[in-house]
Amino acid sequence: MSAVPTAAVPRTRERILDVALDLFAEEGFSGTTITEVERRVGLSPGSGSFYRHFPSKETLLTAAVEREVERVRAEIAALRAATPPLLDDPEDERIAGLTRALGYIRRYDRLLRLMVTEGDRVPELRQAIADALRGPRQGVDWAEGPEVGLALTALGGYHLFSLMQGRPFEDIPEADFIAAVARVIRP
Amino acid sequence: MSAVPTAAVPRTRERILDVALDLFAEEGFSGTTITEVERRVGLSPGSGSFYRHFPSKETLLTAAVEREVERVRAEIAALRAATPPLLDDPEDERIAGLTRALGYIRRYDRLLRLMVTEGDRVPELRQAIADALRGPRQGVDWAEGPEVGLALTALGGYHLFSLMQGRPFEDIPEADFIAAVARVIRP
DNA sequence: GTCTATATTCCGATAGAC
DNA sequence: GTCTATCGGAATATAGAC
Repeated sequence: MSAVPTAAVPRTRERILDVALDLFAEEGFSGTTITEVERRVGLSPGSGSFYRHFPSKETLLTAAVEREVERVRAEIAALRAATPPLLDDPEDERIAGLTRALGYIRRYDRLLRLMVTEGDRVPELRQAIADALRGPRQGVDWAEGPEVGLALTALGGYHLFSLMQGRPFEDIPEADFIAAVARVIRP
Repeated sequence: MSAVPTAAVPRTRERILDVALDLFAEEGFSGTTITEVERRVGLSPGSGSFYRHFPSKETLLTAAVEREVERVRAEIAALRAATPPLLDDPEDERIAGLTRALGYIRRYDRLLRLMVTEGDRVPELRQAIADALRGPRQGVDWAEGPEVGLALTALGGYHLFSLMQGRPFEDIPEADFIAAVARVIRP
């Protein structure tokens, strides 16, 4: 084994993956240019320096998505492990759970956007992300009752409609919406 | 006035708008090429024949969205006018209403996708679509109760998650999901 | 591992004949 | 209103020096 160099500066490859995920999510695959990736990373724009790290733009998309899927899984798993103790009031507990769930959905935001924009073009991508979303929880368990599925779709719709309009859905504050979900949907 | 020619064959300009909306929704703005538009319309691909009908690609996007907004508004207004009479059972009536609402959301599908992909880039576009979505109904009226807002977000989340995964959300049949919403959300 | 330089292809848009 | 032909620019990707 060689001595661990442990670069203090983030490796170029990692920085490429960082900016690539942002760009793909915001501009789409065809709207993202390798030149812009190089510029944001600090490489000379228009030079092919990117290609010393990845063989093609398609490969970059796959790698960026795979890394992000793993990151989000790990983050959410850590958050679940550190979940605060149950609250006394059951409705307060439901509100806390829904607030955490909305946070998870927000954390998935860039992957959700990529599923909309590139889902058709890269089916394997869609499958990888879909599996990852199903992974960390034990499934929605629709058969055991619709509460979890309804809460998830309501929060997802609230998030995605807000994303589309560029402001909170119908200007409803997050806390108000969550409180309404907690009030209506009871196990 | 001249005699009405009333072309039996759809006018080229209209066919361009048809295929452009599909392409923009599926491939995004930058993923859509004028050459492909020309090919699908029946014009010589790569020729600039498209530019005899529109001055630029940007103009095409705006025109396609505006026409679709008007079309969807008119269609949904007509559907509302032809809404069948109230059913005797209130839960059956709620199910019928939710089924119609999901149909409206599906009809908006291409515009919803465009709001996700091009909302940031063309703010005026987002505003136009958002206004149109708010127009046909009297607003969600969150202050008057959360039922409508919750039903809309739940149906929207169900639709959009299904869109992302390429199959019904959690493989829950549409009728089952709607029945669950109707059961849980009561005015 | 980054640079300059470039090959090649593709795209948006224009000019002019018919 | 559609065609052929083409301009100018941008994008992916490669070659080779340092």
